[in-house]
Amino acid sequence: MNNNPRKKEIISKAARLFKKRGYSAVTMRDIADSLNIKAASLYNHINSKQEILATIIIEIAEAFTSGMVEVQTPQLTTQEKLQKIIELHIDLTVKNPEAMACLNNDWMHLEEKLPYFVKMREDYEENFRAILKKGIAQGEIGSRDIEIMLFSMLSTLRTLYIWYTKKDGVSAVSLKNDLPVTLLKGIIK
Amino acid sequence: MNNNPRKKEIISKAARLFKKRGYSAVTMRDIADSLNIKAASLYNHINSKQEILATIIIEIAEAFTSGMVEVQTPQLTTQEKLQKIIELHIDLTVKNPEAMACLNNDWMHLEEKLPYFVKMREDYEENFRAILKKGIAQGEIGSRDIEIMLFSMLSTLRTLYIWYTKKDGVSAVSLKNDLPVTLLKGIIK
DNA sequence: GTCTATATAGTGATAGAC
DNA sequence: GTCTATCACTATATAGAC
Repeated sequence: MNNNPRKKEIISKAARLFKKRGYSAVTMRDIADSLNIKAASLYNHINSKQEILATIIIEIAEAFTSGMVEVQTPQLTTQEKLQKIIELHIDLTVKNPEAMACLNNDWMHLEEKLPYFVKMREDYEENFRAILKKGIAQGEIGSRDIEIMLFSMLSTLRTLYIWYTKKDGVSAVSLKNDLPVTLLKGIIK
Repeated sequence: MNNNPRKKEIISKAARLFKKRGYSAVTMRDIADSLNIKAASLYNHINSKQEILATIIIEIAEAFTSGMVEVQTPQLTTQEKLQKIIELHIDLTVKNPEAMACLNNDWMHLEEKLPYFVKMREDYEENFRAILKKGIAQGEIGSRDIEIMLFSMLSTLRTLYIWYTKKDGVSAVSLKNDLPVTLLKGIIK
């Protein structure tokens, strides 16, 4: 989509700052400082602060959208589908935890791209919900409140980036090993 | 602690705005507008924007700290302690979802009170961790990665406010009924 | 307790030299 | 591609009238 290397660098540095302090608290001067240039120079590569945010969020949101398409392979059991969703979140978080943070915390500051983003997020949740619903109908998963199961899984998966990037945080390997069983089978023996 | 009714009103309106757009994106004019007064008038009741944020966050953080003390009753089993932690989060979220949002999203914008807050949060997590560790040692809970169990539960509990305040969101009653079993026993039958 | 007016500093973004 | 200089606007906060 975009192979301008300087632009990529700007977006990458900006994402790190957005993750730490949030979009609104980061200034164009902060972003420029992190690249050792002046704020005005940024505008040779990007059009606006808003464009930086939209680029970060929309790219990873689209990765989730296409990931969900593959999850919905009809041959899979509910448990396999849920396993694949967990892996999708782990993979995208490990690949770009800064973008995950922006996706989670700064999506409401999107302007032009906001409706497009909100539609993708709603569709993602609706597909997730349908998988859980089918799982209950087929007796694979417990018949408890679907919304609670949905938000419980999604809350954990969406904030993975916090724990993955912590010092002494969890590794990608232990996540792949222990997160699915923790979410699917619970904590109590 | 503070029974000035106008000050409480300002803090309450500010919390609603902070929840929606975040501390940095909300201006003193926005807060004043929501009270139908001018920004300058706010300073007759509060000293600074920062004081508003600190008041919101520290009050609910202290509620979690004292809640955790009661959870640690030695007579309780691990499962009972975890049940009590879940109830604590549900109760405080239902009581003040706006403050929960600020606690989660805007704590890094605290200035003078930041070290005090961080200490409380670290102690809370450490106490939670100790409960899980003891549960594993006593064979009550599965011997998987403690950090993953900890962050899985905490992520869900800390973002409860999102789902509780959604239209068609989950009610306090279904949360108390189905959230503990979902977190402790998992989703798959 | 709220207002108008204002101080002071910072914001995103542009123009044009090098 | 980066710079200096600057614009137009907005931020938090204060002073003092009513």
